[in-house]
Amino acid sequence: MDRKTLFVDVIVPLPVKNLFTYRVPFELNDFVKEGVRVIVPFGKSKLYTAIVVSVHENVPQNYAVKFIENILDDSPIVHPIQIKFWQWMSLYYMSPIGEVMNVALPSNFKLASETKITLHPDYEDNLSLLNERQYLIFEALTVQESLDLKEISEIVGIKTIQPLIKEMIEWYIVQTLEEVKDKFQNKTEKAYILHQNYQNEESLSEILDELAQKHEKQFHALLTFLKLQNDSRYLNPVFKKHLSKEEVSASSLQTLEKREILISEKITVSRLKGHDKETLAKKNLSTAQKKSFDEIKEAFNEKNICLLHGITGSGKTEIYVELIEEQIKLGKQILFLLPEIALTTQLIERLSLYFGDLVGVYHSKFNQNERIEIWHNVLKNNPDKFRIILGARSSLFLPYQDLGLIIVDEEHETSFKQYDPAPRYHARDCAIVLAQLHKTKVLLGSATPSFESYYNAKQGKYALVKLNERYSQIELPEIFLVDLKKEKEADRMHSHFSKSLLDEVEIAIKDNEQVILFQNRRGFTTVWACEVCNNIAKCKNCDVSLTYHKQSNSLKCHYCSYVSPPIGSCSNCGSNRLRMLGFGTEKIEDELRIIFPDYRIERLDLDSTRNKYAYQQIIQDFEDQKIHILIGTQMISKGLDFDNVNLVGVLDADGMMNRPDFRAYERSFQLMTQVAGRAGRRNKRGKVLIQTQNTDHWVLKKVCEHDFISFYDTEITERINFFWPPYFKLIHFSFKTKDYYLLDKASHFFAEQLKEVFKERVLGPQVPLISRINNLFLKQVVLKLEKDVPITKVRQKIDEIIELFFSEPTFKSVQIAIDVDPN
DNA sequence: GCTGCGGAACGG
DNA sequence: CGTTCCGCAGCC
Repeated sequence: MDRKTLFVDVIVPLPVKNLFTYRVPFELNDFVKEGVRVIVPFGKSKLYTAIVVSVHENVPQNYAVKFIENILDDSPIVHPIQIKFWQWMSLYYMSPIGEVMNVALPSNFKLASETKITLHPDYEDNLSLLNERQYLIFEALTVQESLDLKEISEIVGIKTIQPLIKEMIEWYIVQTLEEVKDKFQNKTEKAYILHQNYQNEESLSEILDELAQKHEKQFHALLTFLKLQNDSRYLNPVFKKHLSKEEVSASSLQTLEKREILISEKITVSRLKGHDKETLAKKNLSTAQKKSFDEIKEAFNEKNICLLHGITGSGKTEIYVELIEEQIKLGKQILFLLPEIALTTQLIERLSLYFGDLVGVYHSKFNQNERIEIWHNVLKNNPDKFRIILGARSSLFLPYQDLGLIIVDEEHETSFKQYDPAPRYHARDCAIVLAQLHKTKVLLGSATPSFESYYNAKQGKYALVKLNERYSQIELPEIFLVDLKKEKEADRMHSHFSKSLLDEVEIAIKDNEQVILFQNRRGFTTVWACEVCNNIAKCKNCDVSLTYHKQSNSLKCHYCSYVSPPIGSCSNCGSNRLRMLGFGTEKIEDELRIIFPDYRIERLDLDSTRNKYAYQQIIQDFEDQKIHILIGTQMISKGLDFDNVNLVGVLDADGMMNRPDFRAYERSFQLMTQVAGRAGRRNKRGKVLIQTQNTDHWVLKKVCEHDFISFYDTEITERINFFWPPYFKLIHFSFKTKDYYLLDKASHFFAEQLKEVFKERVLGPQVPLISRINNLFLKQVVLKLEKDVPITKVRQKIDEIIELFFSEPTFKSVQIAIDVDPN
């Protein structure tokens, strides 16, 4: 008997550093494999879903090893490449591998136990012996079979319930159980098949005759059923919903079922909507597109990464489609990454038209069960479905095994960077690593490339392909600057709108065109200010001003959950002369409604689009030309094409450019160029008006000239002179704790330690823009590193410093968040 | 992440 | 002085 004693190293879905080792019970020896999920006991009583990273026979020496409880999968649900990818992410972004696993796996893959309290079966109601709290719990348990710890805590009104429960367990009043539930469930739909007795023509026509005479409704139902069943052997199930469509009532079906003519069954169906089968032939590439396409292909012979710099409206998508098709023919999978916000139906529909069911969509609007279905489809590497994954950053984690190409569209978008929760990863950069692991190619596309990518391209690290011609042959929009100083002097301002802009809006709408007005997030808020002392109402937990929300008539903090009713008097001087101050999209919407009472005006931003489909609806209405003027934040600059928009207005260019961030110009250039790209109809050159106090600003000149390259060349010298990215690499350390004095000491200590190793590359500690969130004070230390420093060595040094830091007992309550390559 | 521990803080 | 709160270490 070779009964081997096997052990597994697993990743637990928690922010803990190491892998953990468990023993495999003999009966499961044949079933453990790398990449399967197992249930393991962890800590005192909890059960978690862990992923097996390796199977071995090395007996752990320093601790008593526990057994795995169960194996959840017959075959691996993650591939070795994925595990390597997770490990790289964990290392590079300095985040525990368990946290990487947490963002990588759809949450319904992760079953965790929940401690439930139930009445002990042997307990006899001996109520007199119970004290008040015990009685409360007992009473609750007679109503509800089981309670979790949180509920109990609420019932008795105290936080520390452990001793209480421990006692009740000892007295055999209650017991605990760890409940592990698989949250994933197949979706089923009701369908009918013919009862065996009627699966032949004779008895079938007999019963039909009978029904035809007396039971018209049932007769109709059965006939419809037979028509839809369409099978000479009577074996096809027919879905109830299809029958209902043909006017078959539920009650007649019920009767047929009762009479054992039909039998109902639940059939597992996919949650994922199929596309209409008909697919469209691809458009032919223009000469310019074809040229770029050929250049990309040639570039891929030498380099793994290619940056496609194509101006707005140049038709990058058609080039992507061509490249995707090539990979499809080779039988490969394709990952098409987009910023979340650009994943509108527009692009999905467009790709689906060409590729039908080969397109799979994966983003945050998908619920957990849908995600698991996509996961399984990718895992199966099914040749007819989901060869092309169109998704937001989380689609990096799907179990590809035969990836042929990764496309990152709008690669400059900052939303590719995840911030909360950790790991703080950048999807574009991760895509490049993932491609390396799969030995495949990456195409980055943008009209306004990030400085990082453009720098790499210029350095020769990436190939660079340009597409300077618009698909429609229509010129890029004409961009005009509106001088707000002059307008003000001439008394031509209507609050935030210049007369010049309003006139253009009026003309456009008279011409039956639509208008987009852009207001950046900065200055988005409406605050409550005191007219006497200029004091602004602030959150009591955070160093942030409260934002007025008209819909709820309340002041809200965007950083914690603090809400306050509108205040009557100034907290500083007591004056009751308060006024609203601000420049939010909500306010702009109101003002514009007053100016143009007859036009339909809508607003697209985070507030108006809280609910899942509101965003979709507004875009649809705008497309259908039910809306005259659309006001929005960055959201409107992403991947939307409207046929009837000719005029775009940028309300406040200065607010964007004056931000205290070394990337402010880069972002401003990108945003303005992207929104400008929304202007212009098929047959008419678009017009863009940018309102500014500073018409001489060099960045605005470059925007007007549509000259990214010269903008880049000027701006990059700043970056080089001041050691900013892309020339240098940044790592942010932020420190958070309740005690300001401790924070100061701790952050200084950390910075000093860093300086010993990294010298003048360390900046800070400095107080960030927002210095307090949720009653925790914040400080920041920045590390600037030469691009070519070996990251593993840096990481090692940082790890040592962190260890040293936390070996100081007083610093233990300080939280450190690390952000590698911050936005 | 959760848990159980020990010491601090709180209240009568 | 008892009870509750809070920070901390360890989890295989």
